[in-house]
Amino acid sequence: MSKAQETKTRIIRQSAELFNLKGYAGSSMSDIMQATGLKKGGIYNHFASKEELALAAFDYAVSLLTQRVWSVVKTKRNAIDRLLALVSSYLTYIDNPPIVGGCPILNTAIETDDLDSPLRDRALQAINSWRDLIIRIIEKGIKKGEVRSTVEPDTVATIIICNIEGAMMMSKLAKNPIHMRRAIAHLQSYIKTSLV
Amino acid sequence: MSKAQETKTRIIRQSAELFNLKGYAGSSMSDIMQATGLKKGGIYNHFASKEELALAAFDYAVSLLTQRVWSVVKTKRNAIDRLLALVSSYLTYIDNPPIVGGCPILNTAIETDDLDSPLRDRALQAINSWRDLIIRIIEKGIKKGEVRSTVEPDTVATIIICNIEGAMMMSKLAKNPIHMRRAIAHLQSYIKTSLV
DNA sequence: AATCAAAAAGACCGATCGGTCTTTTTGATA
DNA sequence: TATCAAAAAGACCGATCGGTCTTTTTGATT
Repeated sequence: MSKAQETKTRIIRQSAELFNLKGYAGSSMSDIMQATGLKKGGIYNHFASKEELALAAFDYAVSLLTQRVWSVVKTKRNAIDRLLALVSSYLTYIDNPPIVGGCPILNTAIETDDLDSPLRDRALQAINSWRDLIIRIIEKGIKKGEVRSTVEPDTVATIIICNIEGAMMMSKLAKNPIHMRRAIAHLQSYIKTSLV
Repeated sequence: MSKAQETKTRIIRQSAELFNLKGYAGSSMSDIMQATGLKKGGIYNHFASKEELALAAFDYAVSLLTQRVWSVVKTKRNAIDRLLALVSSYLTYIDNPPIVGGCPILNTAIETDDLDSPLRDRALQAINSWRDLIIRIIEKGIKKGEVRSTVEPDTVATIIICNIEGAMMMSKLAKNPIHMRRAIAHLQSYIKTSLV
């Protein structure tokens, strides 16, 4: 990777942390200059606007989540095991997060959901990718007889995601991982008793 | 109520909507001037700073939530009925919200959870009041034999709140009340089967 | 109706906002 | 190692930020 490319990815990595901690409106270009150690010219040489940088940073942050989830899901072959692994992977999120500042999807969704912005579109896209992952796992599980055929994949996806995201908010606000642990325990029992 | 008091409460009401729609960092004093039809002097005559106004606006927004929830909970005497009523009250939240822009607790929690600010303290306080309400309902239910004595009130509170808040995020982002409906249906079955 | 404190308007403040443009520096290529 | 396009620095821009202060207007009290 060329020196310039290294600089660009470093800007993305460091501004992704900033945006995830302080939000899009809460992070100024001055903040980003300070975080990267670059001046305006150095940043705007790689990105046309703050928004373009925010989009690149969001995509990068989501890729960190995706990597972590997929790295544990792919080790399982059974649908139930896959869902349990997916859910359990968030046990480590509070104390050892893939990116500081909480879930970038949740953060971006809350900040942009009443706007009409590219950032909002990306957040929706990210949620839908997550839903699709869960839905595909369940559909395959139904075909293979591992999951009851009466289970609605779409409904299960909603329940899993909203428990994890809601627990993320509660544990971050209370500075206590107990809420995330409770939500995960709840989902584990839900998966074991409602899907088979 | 004097004319001045009416003006002050009008500022609070209108800025509460603004803050809940665009966030604290995303709402400028100019926005508030436009929303209220007042100039700077008229606003700063009632509030010392933007933050002081934001705190008053947050308290007001939370009072709207509290009123709605309590108005349905207080009509029931049985613990299970109270919890079912509480949960079901969020069915109307998406299409007929007590305040536009989603849940002010969720919005404020996400915006401030990595900061050290009075606004963050208020959000935590609001979540804890909500948890306390649920916990007290369950504790009384256990005493009266309406709820199994092995049920952990704290855990149930976490599960109810994180389902509702997570579903709020999903339904607002997808512009589809289906996620809230699914979460509520899930909680209803959870309450009926796990608590009795 | 006159009074006068309080409410609101409006001019004004320095700082910072996102962004542009010119100049200097750097690093890949010949 | 000389070259030169690209990367970064740094000065600069108008607009807007949150907030202050003086002046004008308003409305409750006498």
